[in-house]
Amino acid sequence: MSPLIDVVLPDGSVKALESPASGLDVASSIGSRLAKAALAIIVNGELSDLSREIPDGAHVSVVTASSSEGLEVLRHSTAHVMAQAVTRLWPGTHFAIGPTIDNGFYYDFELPNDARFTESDLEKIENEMRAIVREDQPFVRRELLRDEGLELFADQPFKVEIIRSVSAGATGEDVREAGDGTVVSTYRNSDNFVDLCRGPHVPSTAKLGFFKLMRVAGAYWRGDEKRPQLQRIYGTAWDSKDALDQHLFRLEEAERRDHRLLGRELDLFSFPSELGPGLAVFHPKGGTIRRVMEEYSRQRHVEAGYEFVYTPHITKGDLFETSGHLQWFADGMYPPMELDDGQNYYLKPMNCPFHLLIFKSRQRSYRELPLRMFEFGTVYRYEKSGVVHGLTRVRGMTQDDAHILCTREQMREELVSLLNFVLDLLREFGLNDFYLELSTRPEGKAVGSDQEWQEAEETLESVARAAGLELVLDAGGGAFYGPKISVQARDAIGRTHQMSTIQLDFQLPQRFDATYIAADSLRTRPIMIHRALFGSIERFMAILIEHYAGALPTWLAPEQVHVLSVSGIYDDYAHEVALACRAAGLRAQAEPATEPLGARIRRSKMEKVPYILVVGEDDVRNGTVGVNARGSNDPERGVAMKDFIDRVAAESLAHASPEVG
RNA sequence: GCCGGUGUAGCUCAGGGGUAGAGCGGUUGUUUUGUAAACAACUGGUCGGGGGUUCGAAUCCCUCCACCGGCUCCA
Repeated sequence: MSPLIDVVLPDGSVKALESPASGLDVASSIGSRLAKAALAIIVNGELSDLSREIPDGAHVSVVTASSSEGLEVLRHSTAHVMAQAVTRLWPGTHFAIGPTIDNGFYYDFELPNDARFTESDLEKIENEMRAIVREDQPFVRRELLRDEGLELFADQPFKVEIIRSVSAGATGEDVREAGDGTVVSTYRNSDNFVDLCRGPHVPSTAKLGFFKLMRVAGAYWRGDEKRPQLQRIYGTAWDSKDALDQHLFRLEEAERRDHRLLGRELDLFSFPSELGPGLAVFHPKGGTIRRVMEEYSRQRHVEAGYEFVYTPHITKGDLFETSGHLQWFADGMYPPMELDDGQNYYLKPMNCPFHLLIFKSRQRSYRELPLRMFEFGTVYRYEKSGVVHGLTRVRGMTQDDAHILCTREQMREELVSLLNFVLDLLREFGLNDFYLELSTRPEGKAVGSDQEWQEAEETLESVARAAGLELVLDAGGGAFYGPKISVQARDAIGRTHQMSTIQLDFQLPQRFDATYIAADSLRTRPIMIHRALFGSIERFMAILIEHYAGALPTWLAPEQVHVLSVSGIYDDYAHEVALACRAAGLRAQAEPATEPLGARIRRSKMEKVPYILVVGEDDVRNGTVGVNARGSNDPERGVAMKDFIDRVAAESLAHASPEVG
C-alpha cells in the first residue's frame, strides 16, 4: 500500500491521498465534475499544472475556468495552439511571445520569406486550431538546462534571445515566458511543436475550443520601433460558447457606442478632409454640448478660486527653447513658420510657458499664492499619422488647462483639494468609478535633479494614497518636467479612460526663473502644478458620448425638448409650448406637422432627444402636453405645461437623465 | 512613422474591362396625422487623387492621400 499524504483544501479541510498524487488526483478526489472542469491547480500559492505532484501538507486549490486564473491559463494555452497552427501552415515560422491580455491573448510571429498574414488567413488558422483541439494533444512540461534550451530553440531566434535575457537577470515578460534563467521550462504539444513557456497550461488541447481570432496587426519586437516588426494575431478565448458569444456581443455594443459613428449620426462634429487629419469641426449640436460643458466648468472654476487668462496660439521659438519643449517635445510639435525677420514661430503644443510669463509679468508676493490661472487653451500637436483617432486623439485640441503656482508648503494641501475638485467635477458629468495612476520619471528623457523628482513623486504618491482610491503605478510614464497623477474612469461598459492629469513641476519655474517674494523678503522659487480636468474637451466629449451611448443627460443634450403637434392646426400651440420651454431656459423647438406623427416621433427618438412632447386638441384646450420621455414606452397624457417645464428644469439642474418608470 | 485592411451618391452598401445601381437621406407636391417609417415625383457621383496598361478602366498595375484595426507614442 502506498503512503498517504495530506492536502489542505481552500475551506480548511484536510484530505488524505495516496502518494504520489497529482493535481488531477486532488480534483478527482473531490468530485468527478471538478476533475473534468479542472484546468490547473494552485499549490501553496503557486499556479501550477494539474499534472504536478503535490507535496505532503500542501495547501491546494483547484483552478477552473470560473476563476480569472483559470481563464488566463485557458487563454495562454489557446495562444500555444494558435502558434502550433501557424507553424503547421507556415513551416519555418519564427514565433516570439504569446501572452494573455484582457479577454484573450495574442502571439507574435515572423513568417518565412517576409510573408504577411491577411484577414482571410485567420479562418484558415482557426480551422487548424480546431483540428489541434480535436487531436486532444497533451501539454507536456519539461525543464531544461539553459544550454539545452538554447540548443532546442536554435532555429528560433526570438526564443534564444529570451533565454539569453532571462539568464542575464531580466524580469517581467521574459520570466513569464521562460523561467528564472538557470533552468528554462518548455511545453510540448506534439512531435513538431514545443514552446518556451513558464506555464502552467491546461492538461490537453481538448480543454479548449471557444475562441475566435480577432485581427492581425503589426507589432514591434519587444515594443521597440527600431527592432523588427512582427505579425501579431489577436484572439479571444472563453470556457463556453455562451461566454464567447457574450464577449462578441459586448464588442458590438462598444461599436454601437463609437463616438465617431454617433458624432455623425447625431450631427455633432466631423473631420472635413479639407482640414487634414485630426482636425475637427463642431456642428451646432456638438457645439451646444461643448458650450454647456465649458460653461459648467467655468462656473466651477470661478467657485474654486481660479482666475481666467488668455494666451495666443503661436509664439516665437525662444519661448519653447526656454521651456525645454524644443529639446524634449519637438517631435510632437508642428514645424515652425519662418517669418521675414528670421524668427521661427511655432503653434503651441502646451499652454504652460505662457502662463508662466503672466506670472512673471510683475513681481509677485507670497500673499498672492496660490495663484491659479485657468484657460481653455487650444493647442496643436503634430501627432504621428497612424495615431489620430476620432476626438480622442487629434492634432488640434482645447485643454481645460490651469497652472497653479504655490509655495512648497502649500503644495500638498493644494494637491489634496485639487484631487477632490477633479473627482467632484467628473461625478457631475456622470462618471463615478475611478482609480488613480501615478506616473513616474521617464528614463533618459527628463530634466531636473534626482532629489527634485523624488520629492515630487513622494508628494504625489502620498496625496494619491490619501484620496483612498485604488492606486496603480505607471513607472516611467511621467512628462519630461515632472511626475503626474492621472484619474482613470471606468465607463458604462467597463472600459477605462484616462481623464484628468495633475502634474507636479519643479522645472519650468526654474527654467523661466520665476520667483515670488516670500514672507522673509527673500526671492523664492514657486512650485508649479499643471492640471487639466477634462484632459481635452474633445476627448472628454468623446468619452461622454460613448459612456451614454449618445443619450446624454438632459443638461448636456443639445436638444432637450421637441414639441410635435398632432396635426398642422395645432402647430401654433406647439410653438407656444416651445417658447415657454425656452423662456424657462430649456433647449426646445417645435417640429412642424409635415409628416405623420409616428414618423416625427421616430425621428426625434433617433436623435435621442430626452423629451418629445405631443400636443393636440385636448392640450390646446387644457394647457397641457403629452410627455414621451426618452427610454420610456409609456407616454403620459395631459401633463400641465408648467409642471413639465418645472420638472425638466429641475432635472437639468440636477444633471440627471429622464426618470423613466 | 511602421504592419495589415478599406476607399462607389450626404449615410449604409451592391456592381468588378464595354451606357454607374439600390435603400435610407435631401427637395417639391399631395396627405393633417395622439406616440418609432403616409404617398408620389424629382435630386443626387471626376467610382479617393495622380500616373500607367488597353480601342476602351470604377474594374488591371504603380504611386500618393484619407480612413479603419493594431504597434510605437499620447490629453
